[in-house]
Amino acid sequence: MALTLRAAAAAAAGSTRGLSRLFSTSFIPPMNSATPSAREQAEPSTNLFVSGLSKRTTTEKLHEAFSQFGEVVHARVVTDRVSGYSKGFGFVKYATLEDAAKGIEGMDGKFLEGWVIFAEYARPRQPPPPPQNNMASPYSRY
DNA sequence: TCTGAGCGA
Repeated sequence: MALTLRAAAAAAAGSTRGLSRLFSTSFIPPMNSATPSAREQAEPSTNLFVSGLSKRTTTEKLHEAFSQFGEVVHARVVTDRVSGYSKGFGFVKYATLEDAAKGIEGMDGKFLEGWVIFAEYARPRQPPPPPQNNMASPYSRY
């Protein structure tokens, strides 16, 4: 099965959670319960970050796949603005937190368009940039 | 048209 091999490769490359178990032989990290600045999973929200998508997976396909587990309010595959091609990840917004949880349970690690995808809570988006508009031009006042 | 481990116009 070529599909299985590719899936295993994708899973090995992508699942940091699973690999950490393999590497922890007898070594106990200093931070046992609290990881201050580590990349931990974002807190539950209705918004999901979906990665591992096929480059050919479209927004509607993403919407369709995640709709099986709850009411999808919004879905988007992130594409490059200049080329228009998928960046291989996207976002799915559910109506409720429960649906979002079910969506993760139902789709994380599953196949979509031949690729193993990963679904997790999306981080809150990047804070809006400060306005910084120059209302004072050299000629504005005199 | 393509990229691959990534958080969006």
